[in-house]
Amino acid sequence: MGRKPCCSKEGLNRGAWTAMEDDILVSYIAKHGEGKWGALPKRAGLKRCGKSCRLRWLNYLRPGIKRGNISGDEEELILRLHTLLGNRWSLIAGRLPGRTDNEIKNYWNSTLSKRGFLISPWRGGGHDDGNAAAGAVPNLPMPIGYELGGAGGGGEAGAVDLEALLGQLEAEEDDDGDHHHHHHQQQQQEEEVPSSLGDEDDDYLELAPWLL
DNA sequence: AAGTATCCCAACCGCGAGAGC
DNA sequence: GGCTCTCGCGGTTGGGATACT
Repeated sequence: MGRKPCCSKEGLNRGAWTAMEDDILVSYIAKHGEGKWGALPKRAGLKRCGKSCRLRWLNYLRPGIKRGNISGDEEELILRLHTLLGNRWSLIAGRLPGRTDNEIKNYWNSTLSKRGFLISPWRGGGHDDGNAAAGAVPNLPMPIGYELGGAGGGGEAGAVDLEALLGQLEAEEDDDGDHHHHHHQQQQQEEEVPSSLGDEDDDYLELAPWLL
């Protein structure tokens, strides 16, 4: 895959966004819609790379964004979903109306991880090296006996079918809103954060019963 | 009151996947 | 079928704000 030229281009602004840049971006998207991030900066007259514009929009400017004050319910949900999904912040964010993956990631790294909730062993550490804390998982709320079926050759009875679980989640993402998860959160934005996982979520909780 | 340490959040970077040519 | 480009994700960093000494 061709390495993308990216933002390190001469003459582009970097660092914090100004109010004027925000205005330009918001009004451009209001007029033309999201997408075409690569072409957006030039068309909108912004001296930013497309990636930077996208990030600013998704994490800050998009309507419906909630900022700060993560409630106890939300925190609990984050913990459960992280146990289930590992560091799949975008999926977790998809379950938290108005929250962004970046915010959840920050919240996790700055708050929860300090309380001893480290990275889940399976997807945790992401790809490759899986350096970060792949080993130590002191407070993982998964009881012994719920071993991961895959890889190591554990499997056996009682093992969670993680792949099925993930497939299910991802399928939901798809039909929830033909676009990606960020979009459906506005309509299901009846304000309230689910105090626990909603009905549809029970499906995958069946596959991860220790969360109940 | 001043200096230093720590925390938190916005933004950047690098990579992989998928779409289009 | 292979190559290039765009998009999206997760990890990391920088800097401002706040707390502590």
